[in-house]
Amino acid sequence: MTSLDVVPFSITPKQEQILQGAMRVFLSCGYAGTSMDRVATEAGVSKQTIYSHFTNKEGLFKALLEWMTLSRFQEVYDGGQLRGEPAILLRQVAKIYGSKVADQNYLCLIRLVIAESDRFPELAKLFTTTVIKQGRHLLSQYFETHPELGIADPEAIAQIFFGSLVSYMLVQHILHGKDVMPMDYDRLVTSLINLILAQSNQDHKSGSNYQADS
Amino acid sequence: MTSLDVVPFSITPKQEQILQGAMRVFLSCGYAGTSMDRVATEAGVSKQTIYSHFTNKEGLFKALLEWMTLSRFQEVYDGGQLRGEPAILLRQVAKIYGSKVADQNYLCLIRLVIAESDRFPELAKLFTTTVIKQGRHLLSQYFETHPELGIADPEAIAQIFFGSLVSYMLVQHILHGKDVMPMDYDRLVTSLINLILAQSNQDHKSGSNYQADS
DNA sequence: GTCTATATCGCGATAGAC
DNA sequence: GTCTATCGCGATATAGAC
Repeated sequence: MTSLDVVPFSITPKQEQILQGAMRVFLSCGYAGTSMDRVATEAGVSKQTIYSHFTNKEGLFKALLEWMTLSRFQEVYDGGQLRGEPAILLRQVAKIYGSKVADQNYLCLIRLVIAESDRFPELAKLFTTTVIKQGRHLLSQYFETHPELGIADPEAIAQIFFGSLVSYMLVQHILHGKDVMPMDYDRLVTSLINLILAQSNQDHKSGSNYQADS
Repeated sequence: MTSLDVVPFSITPKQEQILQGAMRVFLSCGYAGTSMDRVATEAGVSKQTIYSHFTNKEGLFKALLEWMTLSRFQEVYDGGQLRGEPAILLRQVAKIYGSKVADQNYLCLIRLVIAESDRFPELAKLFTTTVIKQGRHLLSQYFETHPELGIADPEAIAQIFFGSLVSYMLVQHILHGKDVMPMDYDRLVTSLINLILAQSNQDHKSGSNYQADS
C-alpha cells in the first residue's frame, strides 16, 4: 500500500544529458510541439543517440516524466513523518511547499502532466500517487495524531489544505493570475491555517457537524 | 473594473459549425496535436472554408477559446449576486459548481487553457479574469455582507473555497485521482463548509488571528 | 463562398560509415 | 556507441475552378 510499484532509476551520464535537454524542450513546448531534432540539439547529441537510449519519442517522454516526478518526490518528502506544534508545522509545510512548487521547472512539470493527462494517463496517475496522495497521507496522519485539533475528517481537511495551495500556484503562476488578480501567498496561508486551527477553539455542540440533504 | 474589455461575439451559423468541429479536435488533441485537415473533416467543411472565416490556425484557436470561455461564463454566473442562508448557499454554490465544471467539455477547456498558458497567455488571463476572479468576487462580496460569519479576510476565504473545489476537480477528474485516491465530492464540500462556518462559532479572543513571523 | 488539388516544409524514424 | 545523410509521411497554407 505504501510502497510504489515503480523501480528506482539508474541513469547513465549520457542518459541524464539527454534527459536534461529533453526536459528543456518538452516542458516549454509540450509533447506534440517537441521535435526530436530540437531535443538532440538542446542535449548536444545526435538524434540517433537518443533513439539508441530510448525506444522512441513516447519512450523518451515517459522516461523524462517518471524521472522528474520521482526525483522531485524524494526531494520534497524526504523528511518522513510530520512533527511539531500545529500552527508552526502547518506554516512550515506551506512554506516548503511554496518554495519547492513555485520553482519554474516544477510548475512546468505540473502543467505538462495536466496537458498530457489524456494521452498519458499512467503518468498522471504516477504523479497523483507519488506527489499528491503521499502529501495528503502525511498531513492526514498528523491530524489523526493530534485529536485536540478537533478535526472530524482528517483526509478531507488535508485535501483542502493542499488543494488550496495547489490551486493558488495554478491560478497565480500558471494561469497568470498574478497579473490580473494578485494575492500574497502568506495572506492565503494565514487564512487557511486560521480556518483549520479554529476547529479546536469552538464549541463542539454547535452546528459544525452540518450534514448534506442530498 | 467590472466590465470586460472583450466585445460580445456575433457568430454566423457557418462559423459556429466550424467552431463546434474545432472544439472536438482541439479539446482532445491540444493545439500542436490538432491538424486543420482533421478540423475540416470534423466540422464537415473544406479546409479553405476555415481559412476564409479565420485567419489561420492560431486565429481559429483563439476564437474558439474566447467563445467557449465567455459563453460558459454567462452560463455559470447569470444569477448575479448571491443570497440566502450561509450553510444552504455555500452548499448550493458547490453543487452548481460541481455540476457545471464536472462537465467533460469544461474540464477539457480548463486543461487546454492550462496546457497552452505559456503559448497563449492572453487566453489564460481572459479565463482567469472572467471565470475565477469573477467567482471569487461574488463570494467575497457575500462574505462581506454577512459579518456574523466572523470572516477576517473574505477574499482569501473565497479563494480557499473555490480553490478547494478547483483542485478537487483537477486531481480527481483530470489527473485521474478518482482511480488512485477517490474521494466523494460531498465529503469534501461538507468539511469545507464546516471549516468556514466554524469561524462564527468560536471565541474570538483565541488564537484565530495568528500572524506570520516572516 | 465553397470545394479540389497542390506547393512547401518539417516531422519521426532509419541506414550505414566510423 | 555515436555521427551524417536520407526516406516517407503529414503538416500548414495557398491557387484556381465552380
